[in-house]
Amino acid sequence: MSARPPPPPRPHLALPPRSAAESLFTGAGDASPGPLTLASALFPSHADAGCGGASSGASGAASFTQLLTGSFAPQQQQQRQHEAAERGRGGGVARAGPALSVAPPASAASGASVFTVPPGLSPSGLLDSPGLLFSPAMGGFGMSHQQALAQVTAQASHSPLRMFDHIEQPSFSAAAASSGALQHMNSSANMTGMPDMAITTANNDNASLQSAEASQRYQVNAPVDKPADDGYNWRKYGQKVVKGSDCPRSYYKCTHPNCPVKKKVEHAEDGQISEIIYKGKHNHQRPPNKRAKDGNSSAADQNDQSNDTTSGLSGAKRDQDAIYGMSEQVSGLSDGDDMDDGESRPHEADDADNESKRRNIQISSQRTLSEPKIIVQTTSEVDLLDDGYRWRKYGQKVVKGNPHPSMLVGNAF
DNA sequence: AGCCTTTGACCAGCG
DNA sequence: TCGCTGGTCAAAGGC
Repeated sequence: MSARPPPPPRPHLALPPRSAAESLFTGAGDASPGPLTLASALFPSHADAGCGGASSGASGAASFTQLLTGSFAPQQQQQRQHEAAERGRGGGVARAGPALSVAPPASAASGASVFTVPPGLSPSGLLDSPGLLFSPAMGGFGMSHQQALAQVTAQASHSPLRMFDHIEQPSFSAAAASSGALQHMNSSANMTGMPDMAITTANNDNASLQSAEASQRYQVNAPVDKPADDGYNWRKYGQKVVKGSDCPRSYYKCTHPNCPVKKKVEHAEDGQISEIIYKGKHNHQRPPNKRAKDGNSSAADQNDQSNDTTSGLSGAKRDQDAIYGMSEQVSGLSDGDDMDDGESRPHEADDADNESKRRNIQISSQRTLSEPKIIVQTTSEVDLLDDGYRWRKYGQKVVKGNPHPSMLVGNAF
């Protein structure tokens, strides 16, 4: 488990065409990319990873924090830490690592919350990272988005490989981390004054809830083939190899009675979770004792208890809280912004029908930037990622064909 | 004993 | 209409 072959060299961040990246920043009044969104582009997925490493993974994964810190040269890192410290003190704004980047055009355009986190990265870690991309100064105060993007890009290019050299942060589940990062992102967005952010919709619980499902994608890198512990209980009910992907996609249902939430977990070739798609909304609370059982991150529980707001929190605690609250906001983002997918369309009652399309679109766009990711499809600002629920696997299937491991990802371009 | 995973088969949507 | 693909079901087995 610890010795997973080093991932192949990752390509430097290639900023998406203007429509993707720049449009986000320059767009007048349009949704601004969240920290994670930005980060996603900076963490290109390693398509080449092999499925065989399914259970190994951890070594290749790195916590967001680690990645972020590692992505800088020592001097740079130090300086950035210092800068971040100064910037961050005041606002407690969400902090993103250097890896932040712009979501793919489709995602951005649709407003769906797509967050790409490199394998093993912990969003929370990202937030904590000294290299914080979205410090107030950068995100909305002293630095323009374009500048921030440029900086991030530059940073990423400095040490693309190092970002992946770290071990995954054990305390947080990938999903949880993702969600946390997302929430944090939203927080920062608010604080930075980004207009028209999904946050707005996130706050609108009722509207979002009633709207069709929103799809949320998170790129997370989990070292194990099972989805990260998001606090919920899941049952695997199927597995299939989807076309274009070497590794099977696993289908999970929330084990809670009558809970409609499902999630799909795709693995990278190296066995790490490359993509997690949450669908639906939990109609119940997270199992309280889930954490105790796992002995794993208390973040979920803590967040659960205090996820009402992240604003009043500080430090790591706040990050953790952000993790769980984030999913909700993320949902909101999706709902509000994910117009293209029809989530917010009044006419599209049957979001189910559109799910496949939506999914395809999102996935395509995601893969262009990076591989590992978590996708959440939810009806609203649910805390899907927040999972404290249980999921049980009740099926698995291998779909015909995908013979070629090496290809998949990233080649959407 | 209960829960979960695995696995093959079935069904529905789409081109 | 057919084939392909994704998603789900349900039996069997394991923990």
